[in-house]
Amino acid sequence: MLESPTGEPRHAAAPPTRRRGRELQQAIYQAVFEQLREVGYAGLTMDGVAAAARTGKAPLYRRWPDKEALLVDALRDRLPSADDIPLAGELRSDLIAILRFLCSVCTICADTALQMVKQQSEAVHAMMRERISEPTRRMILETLRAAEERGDTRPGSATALTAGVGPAVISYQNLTAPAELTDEFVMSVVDEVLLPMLRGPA
Amino acid sequence: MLESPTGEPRHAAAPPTRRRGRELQQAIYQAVFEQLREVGYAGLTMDGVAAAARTGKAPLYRRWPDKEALLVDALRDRLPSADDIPLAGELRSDLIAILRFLCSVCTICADTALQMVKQQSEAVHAMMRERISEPTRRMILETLRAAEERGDTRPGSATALTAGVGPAVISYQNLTAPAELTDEFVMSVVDEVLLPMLRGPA
DNA sequence: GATTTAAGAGACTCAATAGTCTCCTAACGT
DNA sequence: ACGTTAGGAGACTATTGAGTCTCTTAAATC
Repeated sequence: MLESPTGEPRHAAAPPTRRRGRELQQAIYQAVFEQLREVGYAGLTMDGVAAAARTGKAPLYRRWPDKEALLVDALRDRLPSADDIPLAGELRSDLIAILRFLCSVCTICADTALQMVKQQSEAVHAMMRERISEPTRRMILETLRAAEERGDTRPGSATALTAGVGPAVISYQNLTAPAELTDEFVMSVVDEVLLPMLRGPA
Repeated sequence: MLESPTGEPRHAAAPPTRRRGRELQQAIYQAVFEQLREVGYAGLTMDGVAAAARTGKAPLYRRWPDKEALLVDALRDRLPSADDIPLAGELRSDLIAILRFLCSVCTICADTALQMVKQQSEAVHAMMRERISEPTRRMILETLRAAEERGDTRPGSATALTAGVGPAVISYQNLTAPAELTDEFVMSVVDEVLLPMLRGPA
């Protein structure tokens, strides 16, 4: 080594700071997403994550038993919660709120080449189902039922099938053209697809 | 070796038949799908395919430059063609026909843990888009336009957005509950989602 | 300050697998 | 029948990456 007349044996670049606990954990999560974005799920390696987080593999394996567990925790940490969706009890605005939430989830996923993950890993998929899919489905169905009772929509319009249409269109858009997953898109889904469907002739 | 007093040096099981050309190619394609079903895309190996096809790796690499190329060809060989969809020029029955086609594609995919593939491999994804997604989207949009001109549906109902709803619902179902991707499901999508949407109030 | 905990770095082992190559011979064409 | 082509089997190489382990030392605790 050429530099550092002081007593630093290795690489001079790293400042002599050493992260611990929660701070390190967050850096690791961030590194996971960085890697996912750069090399995709197929290319995700523990060495890569460790390097991106500027740490070693030991701290990774001290926290998580394997790659999949790390991934699930990283995702869980970053995803928004369906509980935070602000519902007003009014059909149109509630539909918009729920679909917006799904968009934000999709955006995080698209950001990080993450659809792959959902398919690849059963553990990740289960977590997504529990935290995202099921709660939103339930909420939408309740919204539709309330609207139907109020007479806002045609009788018989609130079904599991119609409740799934919004999420279906959003996730399909996410798969085929993630760039156009905008708020205007959400609006037109509600106004041109969902409301006509719910009010149109049976 | 204990058996075969005749001059068979190795394994006695294989009959002395040796496939060639097209016959062998089909056996290989079948082996690919067998493997996909058994071990999934992540677990797909050339050795595995060769073994399942009861052949060696040389014939594989003589035909395809790498794993991805083999996969794309196997898929292309098995997928139905959008050109074969029988259209009658009538809204409801045409929608049903197109969605049925998508279902058959989805079923083949679900059969073989193949959604993964679409995500994983850009080449496969491009092929699916060209052969499946684009043609069906185009056909649906034309069907909707014709119906609108005929006055079968409300003015302004035939858009890229509404044309995407059917495929969206089908592929979403395929992702979340592939077992329920039945013909009854197709019917209810058309009757409870698409027709109300196309005829309901703007 | 002394003690304890765990971070940073990376060497190491072990298994899997892509792709190449070789050998032998069955099937096909003439 | 003979010669040519390509199939079946599998050895071999080289790479990659998961998970383990060790060593040193920074940070937290008391």
